Amino acid sequence: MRLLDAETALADAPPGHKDELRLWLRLLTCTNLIEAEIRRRLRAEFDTTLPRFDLLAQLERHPGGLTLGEISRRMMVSNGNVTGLAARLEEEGLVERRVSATDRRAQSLRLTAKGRREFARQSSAHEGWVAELLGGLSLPEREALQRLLGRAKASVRSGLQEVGA
Amino acid sequence: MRLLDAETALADAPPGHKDELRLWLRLLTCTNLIEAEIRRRLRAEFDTTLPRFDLLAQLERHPGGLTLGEISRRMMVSNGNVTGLAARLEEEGLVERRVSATDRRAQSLRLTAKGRREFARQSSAHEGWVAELLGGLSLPEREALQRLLGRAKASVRSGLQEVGA
DNA sequence: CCGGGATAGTTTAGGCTTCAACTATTTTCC
DNA sequence: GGAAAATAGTTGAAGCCTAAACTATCCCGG
Repeated sequence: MRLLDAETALADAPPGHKDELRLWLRLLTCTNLIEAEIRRRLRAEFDTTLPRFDLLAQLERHPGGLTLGEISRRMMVSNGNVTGLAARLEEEGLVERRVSATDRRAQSLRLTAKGRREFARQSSAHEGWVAELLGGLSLPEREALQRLLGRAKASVRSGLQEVGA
Repeated sequence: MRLLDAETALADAPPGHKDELRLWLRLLTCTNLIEAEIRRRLRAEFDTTLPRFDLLAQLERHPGGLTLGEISRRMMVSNGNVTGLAARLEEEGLVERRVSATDRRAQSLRLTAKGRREFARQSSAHEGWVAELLGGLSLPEREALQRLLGRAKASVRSGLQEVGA
């Protein structure tokens, strides 16, 4: 009986969502702080951008090449976005495109030798930056955070499902 | 949004990646998932964008008005960015500008009545969305996450200091 | 074989964002 | 008072990003 009352009371209570909102704002602040710093350093030290770096990272993980469509899905950005990004990277000589032998609509992208060299430098610096920025957390803290963020991710995904994407 | 898939891909990657990197990728994934959904809903339900919403939120918190420079600092974006944002919001009749009486360089922005009405609608929906998306976490989980993100923020800030901002 | 639907990619219009150069004004300080 | 430095804001060039319309190609069923 008590429990039922508590539940009812909770349902009737004014929407006290401030708590979740504060959590979201802190999550956002934290991510933006790190992301802005990484963008800044990519620019300052390698004269490149995060999207370019991300695209190269995809290709690095798939030495056999990826089609623009696959890249677009993996990076979760629009098709047209990848078109432009690929064009700039190609112009810089970091990637090369080859029309598919079996499907004349498709073309696959892969790193050039220069692209591989360049990404290797960037990637190793990037890893160091992240380690440096998050290095103030102890190992147990990092583990706990990793776990809780996993829980948050699951919560969000189930929130998206409900709406029936 | 960008590195969403990177976290998954990291599982396949050869070992030697620091766990800080994995933590960063999960943080990014989590934030981008939520942010993308909020942008989507702002667009679908209110035909607006996150930056516009954020600017209105700043003005809502400061009924006396804010100068463009103050807004730029609070939103942590460039001056020129705010110029354009403010111009669009003014054109939509949501904000109004007034040149400062004491400093002819400065102008302060404040919400119009329409802006206040509009933001009230958006804000209340927004709060509900966030609560819905993060609702899968228990209260203790949310508290722990809030605390750990605070620690992460502190770690990042001290990382920035070192470089001598 | 052929018509229609699906798929790969490009283009376009428009918004967001930065940096750097610029104008206008205020403040500092000699 | 007046020159120099600081500050408020705008502008322009360039990149990032999306949605929607478009072209080209492929594939499937009749």
